[in-house]
Amino acid sequence: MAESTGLRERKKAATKAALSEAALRLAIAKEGIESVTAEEIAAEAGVSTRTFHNYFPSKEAALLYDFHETTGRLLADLRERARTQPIWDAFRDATIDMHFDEKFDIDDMRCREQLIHSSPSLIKEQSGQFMELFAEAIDIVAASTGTSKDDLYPRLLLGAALVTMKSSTEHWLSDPGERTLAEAITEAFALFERGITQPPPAPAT
Amino acid sequence: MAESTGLRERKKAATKAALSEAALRLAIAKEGIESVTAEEIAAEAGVSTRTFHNYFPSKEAALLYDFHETTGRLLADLRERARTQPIWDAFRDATIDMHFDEKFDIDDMRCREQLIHSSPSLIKEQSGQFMELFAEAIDIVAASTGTSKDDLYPRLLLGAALVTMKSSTEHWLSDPGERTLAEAITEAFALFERGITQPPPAPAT
DNA sequence: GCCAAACTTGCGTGATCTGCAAAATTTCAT
DNA sequence: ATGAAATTTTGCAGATCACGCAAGTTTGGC
Repeated sequence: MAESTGLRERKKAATKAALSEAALRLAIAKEGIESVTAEEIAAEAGVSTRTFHNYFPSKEAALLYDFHETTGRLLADLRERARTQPIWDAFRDATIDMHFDEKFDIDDMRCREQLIHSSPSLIKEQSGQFMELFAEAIDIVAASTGTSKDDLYPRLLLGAALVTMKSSTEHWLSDPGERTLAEAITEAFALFERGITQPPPAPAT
Repeated sequence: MAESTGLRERKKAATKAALSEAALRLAIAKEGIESVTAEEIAAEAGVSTRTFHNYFPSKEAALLYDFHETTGRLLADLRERARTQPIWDAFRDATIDMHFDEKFDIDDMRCREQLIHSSPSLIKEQSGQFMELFAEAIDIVAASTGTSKDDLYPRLLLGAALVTMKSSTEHWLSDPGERTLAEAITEAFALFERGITQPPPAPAT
C-alpha cells in the first residue's frame, strides 16, 4: 500500500507539513517571507536547519508546498480525464475537483495569496511551478488534440487553461461573493468557450 | 533630452549592455547559467563584482536584460494603442511592432531560449518578469474593457494575451519555417478570436 | 534483540546579495 | 583650465542560502 505504509512515511509527511505550516505561520507573523530565515522555520518545526533543506530547497518552496501538491494531483486527474473528455472540459472539471475551498482553510489561503503577491521571490517560485506544470501537461494536451507538442495550438490552449485555473481561483478567493468556487471556475472556463477576445463580459464580473 | 544627455548616461548604458552580453556569452560557453558566477561575468565585462550587483540583482536578471527592456517598451506602446484600438488588437499589433526578429540576433535568441528552458532559475526569473508585466498591464486592460481590475474578465484576457505573445514568439523562434514572425504572431492571436477551446487548428501548425 | 536501511544532524564550503564608506571619475560653473 | 559638487566604482564585512559529506540516530524486518 502506498497508504500509511509505515511509521517512517508518516513521520516524513508530518515533518514536511510541519515545516510548511511553520513557514506560513512565521511569514504571516513577520509580514513577509523575506524577513523569515530557513533557520527560524526549522526551529519552529523542531528540526535542524540542515533537515529543513532536506525537505525543501528554499523557504519559498516550503510556503508553496500545498500548492505544489495540489497541482501534482491535478495533473494525475487530468491525465485520466483526458482519456474520455475533450481537454478543455477535462481541465475545467479537474480544476473544480481539486476542491480548494474544502481542502484548505480559506483564511490561510488568503494570507498565503497576499504574501505571494507582495513578495518577488514568492511570485517567481509560484510562476516557476506553473511553468513546471506547463511542461508536464503539454504532452497530454498535444495528444488530446491530435497535435504536436511543438505546435502553437496546444501551447495556447494549455496556457489559457492554466491562466483560467489561476485567475478564477484567485478571483474567488479575493471575493467569494454569492458564488461557490465551482461556479466561479465554470464561469471562467466558459468565457473562453464564447471567445475571450470578442465580447465584454455580459453584466460585470 | 533623454537621449545621449551625457557621457555618464552612455557609459552606464554601455556597461549594462556589456554585463548582459558577458552573461550570455559565458552561459553559452559553460552550457548553463548555473555554472557561471557573478564574479566571472563582472570580470568578463571589466568591472568589479560589486559593480555588477549595482546594475543587476542577479545573473539571471542580467541574462534577461533585453527581454525586460523589450517588455518595458511594449507596455508603453500598448498604453498608446489602447487609446484608439480594441485591447486585443492593440496587444497583437504592439507585439508585432516589437520586431524581435529585426532587433536581435536570431542565433543569440535561440541560445538564450535554450538556456532559459533548461534552467529552473531562469524560468523563474522570466516568468517573474511576466507577472510583473501582468501587474503593470492589468489597469490598461481593465480601463480598455470597461471593467474593474479585480474582475475576472480582464485577467483572463490579459493572461491570454501574454500567453499568446510568449508562445508565438517562442514557436517562431524554434522553427521560422516559411513564415515571418509577424505572421506567426497574427496567427496566434487569431486563434483566440475564433475561440481557442472549440476547433482543433485547421491544418496542423 | 540485531542489523541494514533510512533519516537527522553538524560542519564546511562556495555563492548570492546588500549596506557602508572611501577612492575615483565626471560634470559644471567660473 | 581648475576646483567643488555630484555621481559612480570599488573593497570589505556580514547575513543568508543551498548543498556535499560523514558521522550519529532511528526505524523496520527477521
